Amino acid sequence: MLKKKIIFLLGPTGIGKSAVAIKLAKKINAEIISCDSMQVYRRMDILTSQVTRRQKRQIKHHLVGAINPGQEYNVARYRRTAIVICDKLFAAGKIPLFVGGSGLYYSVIVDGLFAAVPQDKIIRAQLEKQLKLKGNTYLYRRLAKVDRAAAAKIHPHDCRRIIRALEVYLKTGKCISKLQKERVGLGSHYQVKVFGLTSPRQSLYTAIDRRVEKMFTAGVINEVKRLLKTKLSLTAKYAIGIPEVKGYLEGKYDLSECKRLMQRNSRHYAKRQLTWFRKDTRIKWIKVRENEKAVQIAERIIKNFRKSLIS
RNA sequence: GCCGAGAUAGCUCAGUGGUAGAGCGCGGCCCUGAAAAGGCCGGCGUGGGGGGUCCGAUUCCCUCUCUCGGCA
Repeated sequence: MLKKKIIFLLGPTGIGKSAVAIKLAKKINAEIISCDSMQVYRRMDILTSQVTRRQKRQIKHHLVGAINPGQEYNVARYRRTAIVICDKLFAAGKIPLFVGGSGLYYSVIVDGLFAAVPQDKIIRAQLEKQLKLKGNTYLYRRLAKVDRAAAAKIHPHDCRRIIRALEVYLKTGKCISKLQKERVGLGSHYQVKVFGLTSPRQSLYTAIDRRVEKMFTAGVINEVKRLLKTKLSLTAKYAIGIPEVKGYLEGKYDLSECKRLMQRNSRHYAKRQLTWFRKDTRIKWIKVRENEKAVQIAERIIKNFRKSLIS
């Protein structure tokens, strides 16, 4: 029996994935599963450029605006729910079309996640405390003693990863560096097709700047004001735009500086996304042309990859 | 036209008689339970043009061009 097919449409922020995805989904009988760590959150429509209600009516979107911004969300949760949705779609005879720009979320679906070692609040809190009191070098040395391989891979300044590695070790007595080798993803069970949208850096940046500009006329400031009144999850509160607007609201700088920061940080983010995707040889790149419409791009994808999409 | 200040990295500017730095921007990279997060690396640039002094000038002198401010 033929392996079931899942399709990914990846690319940097602001390149126009969402619109292309809708056109593509219509043509190949697919439903869209978001592959975006921030679009899962509700009440962040403007901030994360979520698809509109109208667009959602055209094609079913999963994991967009699905949970409250106060709830913690992470790769593991994403993987679990996304796989369930995937199976439902298969049962309904539909193709899952993953769309987004979160490289790790993509990788966690296709390449897998290592054996379940969830976060541990108590251990975390202890490690965070040690970090504050004794500094990163102390934690790094501690890690080097128990898991040399992990320490060799992690930079001494990268506290986030040092803490996670230690957390895994303290909880299980096993090295994260060993566990990481045991990941199994969907890539082996399913037929995975990956497409990536690209465009020249300069036009991407112009598009990003423009998108941020539009956020302001659409009312990001108010959206963020509303969000800041509630408790935000660790992930959600670092969505590009929230810290920047917060600084503005606190009077640290004016509106134009706030906008400038959001544009710059979005550009930096796009750059990091490109770095992540670049090395992935599974991705078939689609060069988006200047002023090319979403339908045209979708049609081009179908025309050039008919076999892998339909068969 | 005269007087003054300046012309150094994409931008803003610092500094030095022995061929230059910073911030921002930008580029490259890492990434397995916060990932729109977090971390690492990257600066040879006709020192505005020409001439002079000097062993040696980006640094001193002259001159030209341009920019800014003031006076007419």
